[in-house]
Amino acid sequence: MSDTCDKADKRQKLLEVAESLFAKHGFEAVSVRQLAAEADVNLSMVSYYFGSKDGLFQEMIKSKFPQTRSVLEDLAQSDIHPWEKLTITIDMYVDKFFLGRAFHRVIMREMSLQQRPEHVNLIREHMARSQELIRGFIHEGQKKGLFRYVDVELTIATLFGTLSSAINQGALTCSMLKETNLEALYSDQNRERYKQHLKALLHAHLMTAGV
Amino acid sequence: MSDTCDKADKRQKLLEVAESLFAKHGFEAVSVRQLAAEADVNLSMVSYYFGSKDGLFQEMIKSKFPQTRSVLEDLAQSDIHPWEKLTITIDMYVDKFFLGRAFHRVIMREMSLQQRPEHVNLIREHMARSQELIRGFIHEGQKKGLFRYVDVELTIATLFGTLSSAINQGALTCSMLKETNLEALYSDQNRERYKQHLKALLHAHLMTAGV
DNA sequence: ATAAAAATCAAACAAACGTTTGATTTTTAT
DNA sequence: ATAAAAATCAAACGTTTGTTTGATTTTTAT
Repeated sequence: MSDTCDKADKRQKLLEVAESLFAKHGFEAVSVRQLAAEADVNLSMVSYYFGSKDGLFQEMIKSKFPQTRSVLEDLAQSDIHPWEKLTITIDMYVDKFFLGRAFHRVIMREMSLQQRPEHVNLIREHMARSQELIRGFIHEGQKKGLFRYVDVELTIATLFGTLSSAINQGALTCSMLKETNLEALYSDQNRERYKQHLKALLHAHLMTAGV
Repeated sequence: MSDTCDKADKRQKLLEVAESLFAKHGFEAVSVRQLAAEADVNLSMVSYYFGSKDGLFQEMIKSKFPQTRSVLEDLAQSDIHPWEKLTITIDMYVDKFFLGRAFHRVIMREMSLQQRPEHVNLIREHMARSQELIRGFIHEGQKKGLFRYVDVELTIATLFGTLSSAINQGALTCSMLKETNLEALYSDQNRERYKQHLKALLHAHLMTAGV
């Protein structure tokens, strides 16, 4: 007849709380006491489970890092039009960033701070491999004469930069889109708006005139 | 025959050190003792000059906030082609972000954290007014039939998002551009590359076929 | 049922934090 | 020259930090 915890999912609770609090306030600003209180566990359990506050953070990153690469790998081996591969990729990443914005705020801040090289490398390698696949889509389109010979790397940087800013500079994006509520920025409606914009943008940029 | 300080420019030194250290490690991670040591002043001078660590931060923001709006206002009243207004704007902002990347890292992180609403509002209002002027450039081009009727707000979000990511997710951008050294990412060469990419991207996106 | 193992907890730890104090030196003004 | 004001400093302040300890409860396995 316990309150909430069935068994050893206090560990899981800590990971969830960590994602939420780190996203909201940043790693340094969240104390172990806050984490323990929010997860309704004893202070010392953080060290007991994860070794340290830093260990908890790393575990959270690893456990939450989404498995999107398999989708991209399937796309890479598919026979569909390269442009369709890109539209599917765009749809996927808009959803991924918007719906998992708490997590993405955390990992983007880790990248920005560059304080913990292990985290930076972990995140970088993971994202770099995904971006390599996207690069393949564009190169394929270029070889087939379907895409223009644009700056592929910076085109991908623009895709991720647009999404990253929507998540990290929410207050600024909010005022630009004339949204009063900050969370309204991430509504289904705006998610569709971002998808449409990114497709229109990359379509104009990539597609050769003839097609 | 003093070492470095002529008089009361220890205050200025503190502001410079603050920008550098806050950009490198984040506000919370930098201690007053670090700041004082790096600026070669006594620990207590931070409170003496700025009231508190937070006061130093705010002063740094206010003193460093660049004056780019006047350039945009001049452009707005000029008679040149709307597309030229945009190319000038792009050149200006690429330089602004790349050369002043330490400062931009700090303010973008403040936006991302949303912990200190005063800072968020100060930064948001400043940037929003600049972006309003850019909106005007695009609207002008649209009214004159020179630009397509794209999603103006998200187009601007893409411009700033691309630059913001180059500054904040440097490690990721670095590995994508195959740059070994992180600071080499911000070379003159790559600055030109970003300018070219953004112009090509927005040109394809905005310009009507006929021109 | 019982003993070993794992999990949980309150309490205390040393270290680092931002800030304040009060004495001392330097500058300014008469 | 001298007294008031400003600037500087070492030292200590009270908190809060992440982590550890050692006792206690709960679980597991025999």
